[in-house]
Amino acid sequence: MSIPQYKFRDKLLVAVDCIIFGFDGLQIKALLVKRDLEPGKGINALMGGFVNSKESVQEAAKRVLNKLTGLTDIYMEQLACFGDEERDPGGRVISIAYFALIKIDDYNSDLMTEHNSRWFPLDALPALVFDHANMIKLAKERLQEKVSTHPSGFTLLPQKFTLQQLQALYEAIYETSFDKRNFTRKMLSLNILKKLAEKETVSSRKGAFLFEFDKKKYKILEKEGLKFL
Amino acid sequence: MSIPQYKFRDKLLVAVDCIIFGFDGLQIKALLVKRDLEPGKGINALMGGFVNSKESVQEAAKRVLNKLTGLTDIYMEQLACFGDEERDPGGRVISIAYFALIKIDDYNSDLMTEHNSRWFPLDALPALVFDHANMIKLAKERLQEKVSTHPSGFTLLPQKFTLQQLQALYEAIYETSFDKRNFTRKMLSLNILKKLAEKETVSSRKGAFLFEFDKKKYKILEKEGLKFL
DNA sequence: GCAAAAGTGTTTTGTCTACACCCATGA
DNA sequence: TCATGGGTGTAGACAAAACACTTTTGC
Repeated sequence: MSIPQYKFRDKLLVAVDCIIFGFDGLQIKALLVKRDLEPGKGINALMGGFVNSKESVQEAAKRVLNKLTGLTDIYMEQLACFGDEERDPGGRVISIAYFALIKIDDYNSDLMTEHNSRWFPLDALPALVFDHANMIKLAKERLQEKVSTHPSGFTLLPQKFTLQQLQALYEAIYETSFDKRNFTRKMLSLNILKKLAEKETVSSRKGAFLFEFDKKKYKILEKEGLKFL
Repeated sequence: MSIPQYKFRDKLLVAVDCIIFGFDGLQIKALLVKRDLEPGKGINALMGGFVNSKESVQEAAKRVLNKLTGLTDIYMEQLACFGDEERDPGGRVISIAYFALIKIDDYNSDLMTEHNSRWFPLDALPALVFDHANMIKLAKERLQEKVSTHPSGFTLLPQKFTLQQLQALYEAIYETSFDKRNFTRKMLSLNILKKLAEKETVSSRKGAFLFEFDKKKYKILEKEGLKFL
């Protein structure tokens, strides 16, 4: 089939940029790299790359994420398209931003030196190229919305976690603090946490029970629409 | 400044597609056109167009919307990027979908004949080209989320409206029905409606008071975060 | 006078908030 | 025995849900 109708249309460079969030137990952090090409070479930036014509935009995002983290099966979600004409002084490039949540421990220091990457707390971000600061800002807002109705936050925690770790996570995301009793009650009442027999004994003498996210229970409850906080 | 680093990257066709919603008093409807170029010529489709290299993606969406409706200042919001490799059999085209809300009466029949366009209720959509049905599905979900925390829904109503029209709108969006007393109380308690002296007397003998959305009051309350339904 | 839509209150239920003490343990 | 974080219950405020009758008016 001939497609003369598309022939004389402008083609644009299409990039993906990934906002990768991690949680260290206290703060939400974003993973940034030193940009390795002009313009803006050496400046802090989100990990990104161009979309090839032989892959979907989503595949490109996965590829970029995998390259940086070595991980497959990353929790990832499309954020938005950033399409201002002048956003990249190097040329007309539109960028599809994705945000991803990973366990900070999955990301080891070999990878950090290899990619010249670093975790930055959200309240102490360095100067960033182009519109990447806006991307992170939007991603942070989206993260807040997301975890209020979805269990995505668990992706930021280790498999087994204590209630206090979970609370610290939500407090970091919302930049606020919650009453421990109310928080515990709310989370347990959702019926999506499996209490384990094990205790975590590093951070306290008494030891705190570990929990796991119960995916099966969640799947059943999902359609009704849970409200986390 | 030279930018050798971007030189050998693939460039893609970038399109925008607009999901335009209207409300006729009973149903939410989407405005569709007969596609006027191959592939898929003559099939129902969202109004769309290609992004030129000299305009932002958002400007392209506005341009497309304006071309179809003649309106400027349309309520419009980016939905998502649809980037599958094979989504358009005519070539590698990624599309940024926007959704827009307009007053159905602003869209007159001259425009409909000119663009070969028609309103379709969401539960009776015709076959659509490419992934446009997915776009509409996603837009519908986004509309529901949006009107639950934002007064965007008012853009679908005439300037002056009755409480029953407002309720009918929310019922159409959520595909459910609400108790009239609870609905009225809730809406009035938000303090963003201005009750007018006028009555609407077409649809009932008694006549129902007309209301207006009070933008000023809303702006003040906005930051606290309203919850509509 | 009757049909048709407008308008209006109360009770019950559940959810959110605020708040403080005892427990278990290792050092 | 003491310092540290773990774990738990209750009362009051508020919001949501359920529920039905009277009013106005044009015909």
